Amino acid sequence: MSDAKNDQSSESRERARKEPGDAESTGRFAYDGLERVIHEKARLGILASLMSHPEGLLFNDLKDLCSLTDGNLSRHLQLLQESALVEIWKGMRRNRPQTLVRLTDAGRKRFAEYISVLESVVADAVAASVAAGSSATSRAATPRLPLPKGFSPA
Amino acid sequence: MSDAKNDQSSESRERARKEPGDAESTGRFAYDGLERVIHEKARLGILASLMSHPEGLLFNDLKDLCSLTDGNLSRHLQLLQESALVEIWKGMRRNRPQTLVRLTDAGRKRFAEYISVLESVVADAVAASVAAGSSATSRAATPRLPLPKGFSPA
DNA sequence: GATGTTACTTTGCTATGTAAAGCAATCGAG
DNA sequence: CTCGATTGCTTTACATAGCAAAGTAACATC
Repeated sequence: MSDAKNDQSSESRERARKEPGDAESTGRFAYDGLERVIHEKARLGILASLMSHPEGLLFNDLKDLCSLTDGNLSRHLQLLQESALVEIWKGMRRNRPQTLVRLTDAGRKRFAEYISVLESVVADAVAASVAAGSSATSRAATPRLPLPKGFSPA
Repeated sequence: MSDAKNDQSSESRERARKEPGDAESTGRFAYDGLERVIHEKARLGILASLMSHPEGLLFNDLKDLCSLTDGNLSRHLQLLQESALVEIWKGMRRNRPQTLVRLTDAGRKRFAEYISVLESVVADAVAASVAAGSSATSRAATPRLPLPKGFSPA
């Protein structure tokens, strides 16, 4: 990965292609912390449900809470288990098989980390909304922004 | 499929399989509002970037901000455009093609709605964490919860 | 005019979410 | 005791979709 700064020597000949003091830090909106395993509607719901039910949830309750189909839930649980986010226990209640799902400690932790990234996403969005709403900023009072000249539709 | 309520008569004999006053409302954690088009790491980043830059962003700036590859960004922009979330303008700057991307008004709106759902996800998670931390609740002080008897590992 | 750079687009592979079908155990009716 | 229905999941199959790598086009440079 070496020193990215040095590449500038061969590039910043006659045009500073990126104002040095620019607030646009690279990767600012990459949201690296959004783990694929967690960042998925269904799984997000499952994990949230389990957070609210530390004692665990039965397959069917989970299914209802997240409005998932059987197969769907089954699949996602597999994945979550393989990722060590949940633990799955099999038992019998009223002569029927019953599956109990619980967050692992690691799962709780990783979910918490994920959520903290989500919070920053929300914070970014809110900040942007506020900025857009204020008067002196770029968007100002104009309902539609004029385009930089020389641009035409897609 | 008839009347689901009536099925209860044949079921709620000796076990109310779902306490009527139960807080577990069906679909509580379904998070329906998490639009597929928006709920995607890369696209989420793109939209967040654009929220913070109402005047629009150039292809390459967007690429850097979101740490995406060219192809990747191109593909996502297509999708976002097809969903009418962004508008894309082609132009020439310094004898090079330049693509400017901006949120549409609809895009801004739908993103805001999405974000409000995200906020509720975060709220749920925080609420759960708080509940778990308190003393009198189910998790209490035990580091590991005992399993309901009759359950064995996956 | 050949090589390189910038700025994207297109293509192809792979992974994944989702619906539909499958399976095993039990229950209830006749 | 056999038959069909129900419960509680699992497995399979497919269509989407993300992602990387290759491709294209316009200019710039040597």
